Amino acid sequence: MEQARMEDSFGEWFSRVIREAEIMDPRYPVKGLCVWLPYGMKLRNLVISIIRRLLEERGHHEVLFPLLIPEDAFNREAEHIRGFENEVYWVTRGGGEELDVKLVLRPTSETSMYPMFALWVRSHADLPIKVFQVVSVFRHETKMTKPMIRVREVTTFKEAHTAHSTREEAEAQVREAVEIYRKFFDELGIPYVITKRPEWDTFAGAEYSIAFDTLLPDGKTLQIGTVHNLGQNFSKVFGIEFQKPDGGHDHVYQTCYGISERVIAAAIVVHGDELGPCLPPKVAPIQVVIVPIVFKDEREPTELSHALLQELERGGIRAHLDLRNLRPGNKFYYWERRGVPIRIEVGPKEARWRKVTAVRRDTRKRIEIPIEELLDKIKTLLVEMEVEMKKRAWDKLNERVRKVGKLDDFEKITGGIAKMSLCGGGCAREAEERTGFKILGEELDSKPSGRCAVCGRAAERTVLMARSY
RNA sequence: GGGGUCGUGGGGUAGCUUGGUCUAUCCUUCUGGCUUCGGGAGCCAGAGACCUGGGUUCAAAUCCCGGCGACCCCA
Repeated sequence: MEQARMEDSFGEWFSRVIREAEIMDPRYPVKGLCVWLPYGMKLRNLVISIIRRLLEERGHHEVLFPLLIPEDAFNREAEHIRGFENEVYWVTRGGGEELDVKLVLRPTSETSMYPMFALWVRSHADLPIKVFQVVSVFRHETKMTKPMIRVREVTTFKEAHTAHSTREEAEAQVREAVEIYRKFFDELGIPYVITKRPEWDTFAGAEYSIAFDTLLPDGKTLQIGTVHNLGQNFSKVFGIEFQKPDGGHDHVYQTCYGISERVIAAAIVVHGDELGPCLPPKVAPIQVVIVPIVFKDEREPTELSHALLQELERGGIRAHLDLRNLRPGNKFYYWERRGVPIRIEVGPKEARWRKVTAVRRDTRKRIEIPIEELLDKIKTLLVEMEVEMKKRAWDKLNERVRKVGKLDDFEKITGGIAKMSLCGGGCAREAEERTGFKILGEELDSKPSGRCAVCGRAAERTVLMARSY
């Protein structure tokens, strides 16, 4: 029942929530650009710290490349230009002077990084290169923009780039990237499907692309991560060459993969309810908020609250004590709208009985915790919430992935993800035309079985279809 | 890419059709004070708006055109 309104008007829900939760202010006077507010920035930084840790654990090193790319570097890879030329911003003037070499604001950093790779790589011993950066990228989107979901400045692009001495190694890197991204989304409890994108939807300049999509309440999918095998397409045009142990030369084999702030949108949305977000405990800027309930002259609740705050902070919990002169009910709503996972109420009763009342944001269940057990119980509760939130989000997604045996059965599905078998022929286009859904891609590692949902011949692939953002 | 709707205090709105007491409505928010505090308290006082540029007109929030911005539908 609560979900209904979220499903009907997801766009409205989302912009209301990010504003009320003080995550972003979308009113910046340039289309497609938004302001990260302090609370949102903390959330963003916590999310970044997870992916940073995961990448570094697997031997990636953080770097920072310039925002501006010279025209000739940008124009070197033909497919890549074709993919981006219609949406890049140009810097053509410095002060009053026209620039001799026009510059683009990076829409992604291949053409910024790879000329440098060419300088860095001499021998096979210089490989592999595994670097990443977290930066803004700019794309002049012509379609309707939406905070965090379709923007002209992607402010939190976490892009990794690798170079290897063999095709096999690059292939293995693609697999490693997929595993890293799985872990990343798992830590945030965001459910996903993984597909190999069809050729028309492959990254500009890549041999193939693998993508993660999640499902939003309105039934449309949202691409939240991509992994690309670039083969030697870029290394050949940028001259990234190395000497092999046997003395011969070869161009490097490359991969790149990236995740934008859409992952933050997903974290807000997939765990949200009518009131707003329930932030995953791992990234919630405030994990526990303490609300003292103070009657006239009583001082115990406030004093006890201070002591509890200290204990939680010492235990590594991100806690906050709300001492504002507002009534408790008002504070409850305030923190629920900000997605704080746990609220602790400390009133005269708690002070007297040496226990506190904890309330979960996701289920709104009340739990009594003896004060001496507080830290342990809160830690356990945060982990429990994380596990349950993840499970609920996955259940919600799985409910909306439906197997379609024959295309004629399709009419029943209004949103979500359709899974069907197809032959190797041209039935994909017919499936798209008759359903209005687009093919996300072939399910990763799926083994085709049964018959083509369109023509009935033996199936050669399993595809996922959906309406997408 | 094609089509449509719409811009009024920080947020949400009334007014626009038929231009004129609009000195712009209501709710919320915010500020100061009193009083309160177990799910958005109450009272008093106060703050705050016609997106932008041009045009029509004696007169524009209201009508016309451009720009910027927001939202929706279709491909």
